Amino acid sequence: MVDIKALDDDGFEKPILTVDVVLFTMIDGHLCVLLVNRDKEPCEGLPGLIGGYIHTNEDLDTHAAAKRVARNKIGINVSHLEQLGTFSGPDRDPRGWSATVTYIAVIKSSALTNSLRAEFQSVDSLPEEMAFDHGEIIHWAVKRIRNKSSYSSLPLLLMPGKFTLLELQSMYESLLEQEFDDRTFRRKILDLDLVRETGEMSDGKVTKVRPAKLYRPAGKALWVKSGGEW
Amino acid sequence: MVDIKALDDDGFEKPILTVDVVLFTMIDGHLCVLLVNRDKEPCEGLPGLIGGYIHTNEDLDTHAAAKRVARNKIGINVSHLEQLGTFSGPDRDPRGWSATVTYIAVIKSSALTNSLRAEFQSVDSLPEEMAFDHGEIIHWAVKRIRNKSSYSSLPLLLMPGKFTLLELQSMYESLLEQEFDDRTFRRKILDLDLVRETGEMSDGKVTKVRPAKLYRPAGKALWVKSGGEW
DNA sequence: AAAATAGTGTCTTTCAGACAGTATTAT
DNA sequence: ATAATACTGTCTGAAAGACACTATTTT
Repeated sequence: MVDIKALDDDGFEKPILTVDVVLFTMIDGHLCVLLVNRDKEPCEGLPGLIGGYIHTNEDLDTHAAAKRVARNKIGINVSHLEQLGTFSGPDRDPRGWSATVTYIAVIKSSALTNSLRAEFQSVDSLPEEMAFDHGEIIHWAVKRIRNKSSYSSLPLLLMPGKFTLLELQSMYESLLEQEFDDRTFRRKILDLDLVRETGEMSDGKVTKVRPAKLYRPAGKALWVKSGGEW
Repeated sequence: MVDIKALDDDGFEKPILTVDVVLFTMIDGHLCVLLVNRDKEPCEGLPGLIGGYIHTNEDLDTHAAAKRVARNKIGINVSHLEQLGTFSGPDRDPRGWSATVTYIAVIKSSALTNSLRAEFQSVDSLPEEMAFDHGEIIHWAVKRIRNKSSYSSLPLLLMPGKFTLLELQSMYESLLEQEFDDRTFRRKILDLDLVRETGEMSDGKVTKVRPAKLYRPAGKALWVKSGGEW
């Protein structure tokens, strides 16, 4: 293997370009990210984000590359994928000057297998040492997803197909780390027309009380409060 | 010149990585961007953003690269520089699969020479044809800067060192494309403590009326309404 | 009866915005 | 006097949030 350093037209070495995906899910009221232990250098053995090189023969852009990376890992398309930002520098990767275009992705835990769910870790107890600058990237991703939960219907993307309003409230409370008045919450969600009744009722576990109505997301579009975003 | 295509560790051709800067200023009430006519291929002769390759021997990250690109063009550091996003794809650059990390920059027109000012063009009358996907990039940049003007003190960065409150109001009105009540505007700005009196008064042109107080920005930090950003 | 869901009504508070009115400083 | 700046006060309406109250559905 010959070590040929590629140069650009101005004579500078070509930087390394990758994509990394911060894949979120909610497990037992804990916001979690998917971490994998790297099986090769650099940073072998350390936990890190899923990611990889651009496949210039098939990826139409970095968004598509991130989508591919996530799908290859979990077997299905993620519910949501948005660009977080690009992190770069000469020292973040020992192989040389590198840049990674990072994406935030979201998947409902009900769509995951048990073994996959086990690979997620709570953002409240992340490993001290992580590959590259992935700790910093996750820090910003968590900030973004928490903030976005406050002015959009992003939390709905983390809910299973059918759910009660109290379960949805718990999702918002977990993400925003604050409690809400159940009656005000109910009215707000219904007024915004974010969910639809399925006609079914919750049953099973608690049989001693009135069963709750089951709802589903009203549409597939992400609702964003005007003025938010950017 | 031998055409050696660089490969990454997985055997894929290395994408091209560049930075591009959308440099804004305000001239006569018009939001303007800096466009240069490209003097070499690809897209030779077409107007485009300022930008270039990463200099892996000196740039500490893409932010530093963007800062360098802007400084080399206008001779001074910009007042504000923030990442807009990364645009990519196999076809946006005829040389191959490419990605550009884009930045929004802001400079007050009072800091520019006349000849530099002449290179800016109003965002309301941009050329039909532009280099690469720079038209699309500018579209998003304008959207971002207009939106950000509504919840931050970014417009202050476009003001000269000393200005009257009415001049500041005009700046906001130009950016947000709406008019404000001058009395309400004055109170809002003063309540937010965004500006300081210089002690001086406007004079010169209009000598028939009461002179206005001259203000300066209160600090150098960008004020951002909580809940905005991200 | 007890417990939880479902739904309505009302009361604040806060905020932005519109606008009246007065004082001041120049020609 | 006139014209523009400077500044205060008040009123409105919208939105968010807290909370009381009632009804319903199950064991």
